[in-house]
Amino acid sequence: MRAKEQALNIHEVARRARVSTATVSRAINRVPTVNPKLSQRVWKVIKELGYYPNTQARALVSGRSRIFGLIVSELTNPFFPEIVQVFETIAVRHHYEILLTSTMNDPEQMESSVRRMIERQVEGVAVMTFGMEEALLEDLKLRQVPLVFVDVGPRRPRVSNLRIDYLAGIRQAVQHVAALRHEKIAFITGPHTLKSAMARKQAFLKAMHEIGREPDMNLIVEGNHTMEGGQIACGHLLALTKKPTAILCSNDMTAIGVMRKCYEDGISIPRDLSVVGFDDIRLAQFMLPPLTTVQMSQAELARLAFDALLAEVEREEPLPEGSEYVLKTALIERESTAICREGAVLKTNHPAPIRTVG
Amino acid sequence: MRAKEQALNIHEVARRARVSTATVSRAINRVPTVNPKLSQRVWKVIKELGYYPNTQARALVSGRSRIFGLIVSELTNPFFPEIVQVFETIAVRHHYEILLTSTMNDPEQMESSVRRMIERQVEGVAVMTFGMEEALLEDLKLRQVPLVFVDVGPRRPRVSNLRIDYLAGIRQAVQHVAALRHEKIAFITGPHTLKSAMARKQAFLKAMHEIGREPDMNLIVEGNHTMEGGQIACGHLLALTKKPTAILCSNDMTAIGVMRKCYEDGISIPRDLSVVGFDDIRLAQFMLPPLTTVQMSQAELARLAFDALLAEVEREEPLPEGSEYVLKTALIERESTAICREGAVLKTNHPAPIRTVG
DNA sequence: ATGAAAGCGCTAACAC
DNA sequence: GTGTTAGCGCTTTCAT
Repeated sequence: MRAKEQALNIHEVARRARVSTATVSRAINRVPTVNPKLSQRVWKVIKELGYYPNTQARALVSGRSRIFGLIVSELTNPFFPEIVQVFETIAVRHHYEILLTSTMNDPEQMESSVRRMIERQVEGVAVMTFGMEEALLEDLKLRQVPLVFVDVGPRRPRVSNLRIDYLAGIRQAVQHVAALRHEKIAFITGPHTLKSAMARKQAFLKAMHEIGREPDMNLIVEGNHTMEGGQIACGHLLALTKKPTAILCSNDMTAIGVMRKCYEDGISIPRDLSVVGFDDIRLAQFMLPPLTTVQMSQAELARLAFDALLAEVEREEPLPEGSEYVLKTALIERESTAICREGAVLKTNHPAPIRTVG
Repeated sequence: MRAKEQALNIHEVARRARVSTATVSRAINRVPTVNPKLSQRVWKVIKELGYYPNTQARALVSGRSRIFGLIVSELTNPFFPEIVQVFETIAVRHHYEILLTSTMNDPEQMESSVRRMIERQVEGVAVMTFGMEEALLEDLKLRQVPLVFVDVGPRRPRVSNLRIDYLAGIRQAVQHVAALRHEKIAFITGPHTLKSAMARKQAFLKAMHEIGREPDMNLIVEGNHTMEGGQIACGHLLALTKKPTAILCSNDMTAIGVMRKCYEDGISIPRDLSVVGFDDIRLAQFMLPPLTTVQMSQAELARLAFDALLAEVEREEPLPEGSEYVLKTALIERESTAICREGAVLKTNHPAPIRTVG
């Protein structure tokens, strides 16, 4: 089917530069032993013709595709775009391409993702779906493809894990609202099936204990990491006779749901209620008021994931236990938290955030 | 370097199924003439071994990479994630992979993008950067790679254009606020260098004329499609003695800037001021109040772009003038617009949106 | 330092 | 209907 007119391949370049294809290949790959005169001649032709080597052919012969797979659950989840962006940027810098797939948490699509990755011979896969069927990764394991997981990965050779230090940031959040004299602090969890969500809840409990507060179990309600879940959970909380004055959320979308519920009910944030999110998605800073939240740096996450993959690709002998990396979290104080008014000594002005001491 | 243990390739499958590689290939590609008995035997081995064909090799011999390039300016711009998501979903359905690159509007990165696409032998490229250096596309033109642009493309063979019908949606927006009895209607433009931004401004002017309103040039100020730009532009508008009661924005981020400025200044939306955005990014519905905006369906845009590319790939003879597709826009009424209070007969309740008649 | 040639994994003639 | 074989475009021995 392909037009025969003039194939723009290494042979054509070789012919025009009056050298062998081997020399062209060497010139392109900057093999130092090649005669500068010839190399120049080759490059001149390359420029003239606008020739670019065919990656498929290179990959086929070298056995290296220079592709990393990146599996996310859905790109429209505001948590992911920055991860993808940063991952891609770093990949390009290392002459890698990324094969991005979103699974929508659908087992069928996950399987299709893995299959496509294997077919394209990826050299490594970063799994960002926060929970994935063990079985689906059999094929990847079998092929010794380096893998990196967030939170949920097994300890195995060629598998890296990014452990997230939830406690650090959540502790800061708890201490922050406590310092603002809030007594009734609520927590809206994520889905109980999600490991990372449960880890956040545990971190909250631990942080409360640390400052000698026994968390009120009525103030811990389940959400589902969506805005709607946050709205509903917030509704439950506000219906309590012992209403909370501060609500910490398992993720930012939940917090946004809380903010919406309050908006609808005419409750002013942060005057009447303080809200803290988790993740620090881009959206958080666009909210009104800007959302105080625990940051889990998406850029840092992407960077760690890429580095883990690259290290594994370049490692000759796999480590028997794989590798572990830790990602810190930290509170970002914006304007959705303020000093508690119930029995407060001083009153706060609406939009100005109160900063904790120390 | 590759371990020699046991190559998992077509030969291995052929050996185990006691057939030739040609038969394996035919079985995989479901060539109808192949003996069902043999085919079954082949598939059995394939399943047992967990074999997947090597795409690079297939691409090399068939001359078809089954990759489409997708160039965006930056993925963290909330306009893009849904486009990418939908584009990818459709691509997968057609057994294509996408090569995603973000250029950050940096000429160097654009060049790198194009080079990488050519190296990977993409069969088509969708350019979503809203403006791209002509020169950079020379190489793609040269290779006859089908291209699709949004708004800015040339009329050339193998080049498709998605023209956006800005007027339809903006006309609705103008009529909407006019029906809400707003007299002083402002417009915050995008950067003057951006074709699409200028088209939106022209559409606004036209829509105003259509209803017999001479737009007040003092109420047309320049923004830059960012939140900060919107804040500043809004500041200028509010400093006017003849303040507007409704502000239309060239995109949603600008509108979000307007909302923030109002939040800071204690101006209530929509009670004191109506705001309309453009694009309908996901964020728009999360704002408080949810933003009334002109929708340019990102899903539809992605679908049109993919279809255009696919049509071109499958077309034997290129059309001399390329193809054109039109994407409609339409107003989505949410809660950031309400009836004008200045001299209003009836007062509106805060969160409830007012719907226009007809 | 350079060229000839083998071969990466697959498909598509072409023969049988 | 199935097998044999010649490449696809490139890298990489192995001679020279």
